[in-house]
Amino acid sequence: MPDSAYGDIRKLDLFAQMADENFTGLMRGAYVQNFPSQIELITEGDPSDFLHVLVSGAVDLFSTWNGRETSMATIRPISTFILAATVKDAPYLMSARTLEKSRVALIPSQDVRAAFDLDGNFARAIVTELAQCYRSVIKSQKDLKLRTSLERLANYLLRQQRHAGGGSVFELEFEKRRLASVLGMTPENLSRAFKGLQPYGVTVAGTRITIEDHNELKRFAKPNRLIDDHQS
Amino acid sequence: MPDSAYGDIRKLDLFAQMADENFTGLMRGAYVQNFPSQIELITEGDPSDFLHVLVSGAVDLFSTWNGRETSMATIRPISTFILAATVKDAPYLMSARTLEKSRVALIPSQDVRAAFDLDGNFARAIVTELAQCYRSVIKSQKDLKLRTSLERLANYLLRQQRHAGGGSVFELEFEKRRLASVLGMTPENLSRAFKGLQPYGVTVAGTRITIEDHNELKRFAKPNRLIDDHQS
DNA sequence: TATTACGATTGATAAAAGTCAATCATAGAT
DNA sequence: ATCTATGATTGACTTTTATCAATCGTAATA
Repeated sequence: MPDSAYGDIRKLDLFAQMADENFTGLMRGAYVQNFPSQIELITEGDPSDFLHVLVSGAVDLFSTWNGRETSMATIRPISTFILAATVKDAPYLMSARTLEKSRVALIPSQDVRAAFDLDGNFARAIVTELAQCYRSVIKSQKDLKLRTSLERLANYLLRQQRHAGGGSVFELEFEKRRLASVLGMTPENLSRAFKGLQPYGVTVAGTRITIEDHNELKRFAKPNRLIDDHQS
Repeated sequence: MPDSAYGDIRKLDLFAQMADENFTGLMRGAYVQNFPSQIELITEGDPSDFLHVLVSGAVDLFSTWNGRETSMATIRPISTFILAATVKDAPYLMSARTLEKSRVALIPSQDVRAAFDLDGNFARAIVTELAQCYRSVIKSQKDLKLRTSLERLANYLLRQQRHAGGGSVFELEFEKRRLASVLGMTPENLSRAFKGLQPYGVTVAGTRITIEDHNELKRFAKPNRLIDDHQS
């Protein structure tokens, strides 16, 4: 594995507190690979042979059933994905595909499980990471079950605005069809939902969003830290 | 804490591999309490002061937003709940209420975090538990995003049938209004959904369900282990 | 036994969301 | 600069789901 990726990975919360020898041991069996855009890295149902670490690029986690497909989450560097399947030695529940040219480190799952039995700090870091993941999905579940698609979009825009620095003009982080899928609606409905937010001062030009009056949108969206706060 | 509950809790996967002294230390600050039905044990947003262990009875985890409420999961003995909030020392994302007379052990969260720093086996058990919880929510998320309410009900009935032993006649495990909420629909729609499954051999009398032809229903429901298998 | 309260069901209607087909806009490719 | 492929948008329509109001059924209570 190249030194650059090695250092970046070492800095991840997940690995930062590991004993040197355990981290080195873990990395010994790992390798880094470059993938073009739109490559399926993981297929749901497959055994979880590797823990994946996205070093650069972007990855979409999605699932399918009965000919339908839905986007579950987007992974941005530097972070791991499919950790739960790895530690449980169970099949992947989601598929993963690159959204752009990406660099991924692959760590054999059995090495991860071995390190986790060996290194208490690593085990503790995994706990924190998994608890974080769990809480994220719960928030997303609440978003889906408690809000209409218009409300979900409104809150997404507020989150994204904050994430982009808080200015009244910002860019969507991914293409609309995938945003629609993430938000649990069709692309057609997303288009209509954007129109539905015009009365609250939202205007759209391609991927550029303008929120005229933040407070006006907020009054409609009613953001809630127990759903929308992507920290805690 | 009474010996009976102590022993039952000790047997939980979460605590089974802990060093004796750590478990004893953890239980020193814990206490068991009896609650009548319909008591709110936890309110979302509150700091996570205690890890809860349901010793007997049943507990509903639910969330609210903007005057709406949805049931997220049902806890049956013996298991813990709100583990993620405890280990992250973050506010509860869900509220909890007893569905019947229940016995709950309360373990101070700071003791849990201390034990988790001290005891590698405990940390590892928490990992397994959290990974399990995470995967459950992901499955539920897929169920919600990929299926119509009729399909969700059909698959729920197949799961419940299996859970009840596989016979063609079985009982629903909770009242219909709560089942509706768990499945992400209104009680009115649940009624209609049951009717919609009649052509596939499903009949309902109160809480008693009859599935005439398991395979017929299965052909419609298309159950999938990556969504419906509540083990792995 | 009659009463009452509450959940379940039904019907009518409205709102939300999905589908299908056509068109538009735009970024790359030629 | 033009062509082309793909995603976005729009309109018409259907399906799904929610809402509201009324009624039914049943189990607990008086």
